[in-house]
Amino acid sequence: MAENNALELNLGLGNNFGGHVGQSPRQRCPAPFLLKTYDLLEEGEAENSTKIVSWNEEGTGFVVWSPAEFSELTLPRYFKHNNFSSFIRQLNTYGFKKTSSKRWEFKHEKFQRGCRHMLGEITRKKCEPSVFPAYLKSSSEENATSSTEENNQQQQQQQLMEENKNLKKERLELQMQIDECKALEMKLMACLSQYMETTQNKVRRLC
Amino acid sequence: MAENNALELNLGLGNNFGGHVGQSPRQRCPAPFLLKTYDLLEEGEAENSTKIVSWNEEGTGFVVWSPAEFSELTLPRYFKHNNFSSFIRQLNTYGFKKTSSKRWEFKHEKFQRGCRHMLGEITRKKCEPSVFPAYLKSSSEENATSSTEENNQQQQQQQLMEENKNLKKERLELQMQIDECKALEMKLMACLSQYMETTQNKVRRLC
DNA sequence: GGGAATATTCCC
DNA sequence: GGGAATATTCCC
Repeated sequence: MAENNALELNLGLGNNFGGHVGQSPRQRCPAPFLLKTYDLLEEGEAENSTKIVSWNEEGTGFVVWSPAEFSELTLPRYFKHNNFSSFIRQLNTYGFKKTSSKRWEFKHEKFQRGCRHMLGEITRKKCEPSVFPAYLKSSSEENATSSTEENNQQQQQQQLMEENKNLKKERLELQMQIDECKALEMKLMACLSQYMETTQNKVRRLC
Repeated sequence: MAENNALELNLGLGNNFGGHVGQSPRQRCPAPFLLKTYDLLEEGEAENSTKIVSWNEEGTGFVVWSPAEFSELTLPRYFKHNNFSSFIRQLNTYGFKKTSSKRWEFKHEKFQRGCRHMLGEITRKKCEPSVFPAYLKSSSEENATSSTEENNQQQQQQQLMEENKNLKKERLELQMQIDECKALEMKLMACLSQYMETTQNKVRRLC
């Protein structure tokens, strides 16, 4: 019975409001990823044991000193995974840059020690909604032309480009497969001819 | 000697491809979500303790008997969360229907007991890429309109279609080449193995 | 690095 | 139920 209620509550919670309604929906509360990454650095500050991850000296970026421990110990406490590469994928999504070839240091202009309030200004890089070259995009205001058809056509074009891309990928794969086949063929041939020779010799010798 | 050859052959074969190349790239391996959900039901079958989740009597759908336990115990072993509502969100994404108001029963035509092989036919509902009704798509031929841009775009589109057609033709040719290669490979193999046998016999006889 | 598919969350 | 944002994975 209690379990039943708990269930209802869980499902029911979906109906409340976030409270952001009246505000500009953009750039208000920082993305969870940013908050977690920031917090995880704060937590590190408190410790004085071996550093796994920390702000850099100037507080203008952070360094993952031990990626292995970071992945295994830190990540799963903040995220739903323990993959360093997924973490980096997120950093890239939010526009962080790797700033050293010697260590795992990442920076973002708006991600600095002591500046939790700036996190809200960091936004995801948007995935370009279309692939059309710029010159097709710029001159789209004097369109008295029915934009629906144009959109339609753009859509078609997008599809074509997609298919095209896939076909090229397929072609590459097929070509590679052929190369493999050819290589194998050569080996087989060599093998066969070698066999024939050996046999001849053996037979000759035995005769 | 024979072993050596066998080894070489094996090495050559080791580099082969996934094999899906020539096939339609869609609808092959089932989405992880579907596999996990299916497996989680199989696992349930084995037990004869209190049922948390199971196939329905006919095997045409499944029932979550205890959502609370399911969320707390089952979900986190298969997914990165323990929210019943996230699970249901996924079910909806893949087109499952809740089929009873009295219990948490879900069905999908292609999701049935003993039919793991059908899972590949279940696809995500696509988020409609555009909002245009179908009737807008058909009427795109009587465009005498001559905005240079439109022409430009149409030209591009034409080129794309052309390239597309050629790529498909190429694909077919490549596929045929591969088939030939494969056939030859088989022949060579057969030839080689026959040779090996014959040799053995000859040598034996001569000894 | 980043595109794109899938998963998870949040909200309507 | 489902749209849409964010997260995670997979792949180039």
